[in-house]
Amino acid sequence: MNVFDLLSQRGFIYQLTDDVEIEEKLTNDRLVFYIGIDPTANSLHIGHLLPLMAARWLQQYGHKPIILIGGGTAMVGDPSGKTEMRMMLAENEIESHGQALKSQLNQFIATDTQTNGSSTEDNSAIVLNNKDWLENLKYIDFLRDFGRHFSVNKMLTAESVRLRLETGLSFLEFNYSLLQSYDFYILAKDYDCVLQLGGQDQWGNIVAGVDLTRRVLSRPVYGMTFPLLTDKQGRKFGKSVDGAIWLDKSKTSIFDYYQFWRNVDDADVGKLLFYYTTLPIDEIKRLVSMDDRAINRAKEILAFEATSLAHGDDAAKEAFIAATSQFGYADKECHIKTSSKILSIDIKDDSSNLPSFSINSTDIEKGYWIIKLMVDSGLEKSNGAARRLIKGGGAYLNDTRITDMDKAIELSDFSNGTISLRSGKKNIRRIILSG
RNA sequence: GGUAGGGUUCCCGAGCGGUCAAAGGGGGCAGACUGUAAAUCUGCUGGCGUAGCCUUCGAAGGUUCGAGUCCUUCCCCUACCA
Repeated sequence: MNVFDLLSQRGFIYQLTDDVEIEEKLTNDRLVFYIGIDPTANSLHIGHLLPLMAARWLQQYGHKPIILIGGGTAMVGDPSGKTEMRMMLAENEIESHGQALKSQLNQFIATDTQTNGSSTEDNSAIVLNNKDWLENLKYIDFLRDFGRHFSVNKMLTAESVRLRLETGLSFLEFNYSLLQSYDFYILAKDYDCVLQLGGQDQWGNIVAGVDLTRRVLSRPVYGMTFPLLTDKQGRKFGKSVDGAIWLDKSKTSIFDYYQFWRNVDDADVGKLLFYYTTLPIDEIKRLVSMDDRAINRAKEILAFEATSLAHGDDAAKEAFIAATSQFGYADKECHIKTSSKILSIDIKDDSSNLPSFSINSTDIEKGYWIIKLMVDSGLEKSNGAARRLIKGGGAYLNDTRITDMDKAIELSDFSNGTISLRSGKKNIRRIILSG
């Protein structure tokens, strides 16, 4: 199977600027392509994964990725897909975000940190920052050389712009499309990049870049978009309890990351396996077509595979064991066939990798209020929230519902030096007695 | 620049000078039912060791016993006009 078919069958392809040409080139040539990432935060999140997975496949089939960190464009703010102006970030913030993102990319694609790509013959990814060429743009020169290629009439018809026409769009944001187009032009000119990939909301910007590059360089380049993932409620995929699911384990613990995937909607499992794991297509089809009960195994596999990609096999195994020791197994005897390494996990009960919090015995002697412990361990956000939880019957100490709001933790609550503290079924903290 | 209408809690959106920590909806959390799913029903949804008190309705002042609500100035948004 060629990559084009692979991407297509796995559901990555939403729109193409030229399907025949793109398929032909992806199959027969080795291309340089690019995806852009805006350094709006100091970590990648699940929303970034789709382009990264696509880049991963393309790289595996011999194409060379450029990961473009939008350090320059982040200072402008992309209006696409938003109804309001994006918050602007300080320059130094953007800079440090960019560095953080760069270091996370290795999990998904092979990057070349040595040469910065200038002379590599292989297809390791190059990481660039568009700040390097946008920062010193001369306004007059830019207007004269590139501004003339853009038709305002045409830009106004772009979906992303039309939406914002209702609520208002600043000139600054309106320019985003020009800058992104210019990026494509630079990458095409200096790095032989011929394909830009992006989310469905980037279509307008991508097409603009394709047009610009074709005109200025008289060279054909192409664009491809991915579908916008939403859950059943129509919300953007990857948002959860406290906002985004991050790849940085200090922002989203590996256990929580695993749990995010473990808890997806039944209806989404197949789709997500295609996107976020590298399991063979036939296998995924088989997994989701099995009877109802097997869907939970499919979710375990999804969670394991996705966690493994982001955090490595060992971390994924630990998360799996921690989760199953708490919630049980979907397929303990491994009746369901899979090529996933999930089969190699040595099944045992071990809750030591559940999110934990340490207290020492002197704290307990002084009197450790149960509500305070819920807050300190991160189970609840405030005393009030913890109180409400207890009042509503959703708080558990060692699997027994907590009814006494004033309870203080006692040494006798510990067994083997730990306490389990839960909010509802899924949120758990393991309290460890240290010293 | 002019005129008119706006900025309310995570989001949308209601809000008579006191009965406003602020209707309603969404979202979220929890309970029941389940399969760590969905749907459904129920409760909760600013902070404080919960007593009362504190902070919150674009910003700063003011009027008043009392301001989300009235006045002044400023900032921002939207529409029309220039």
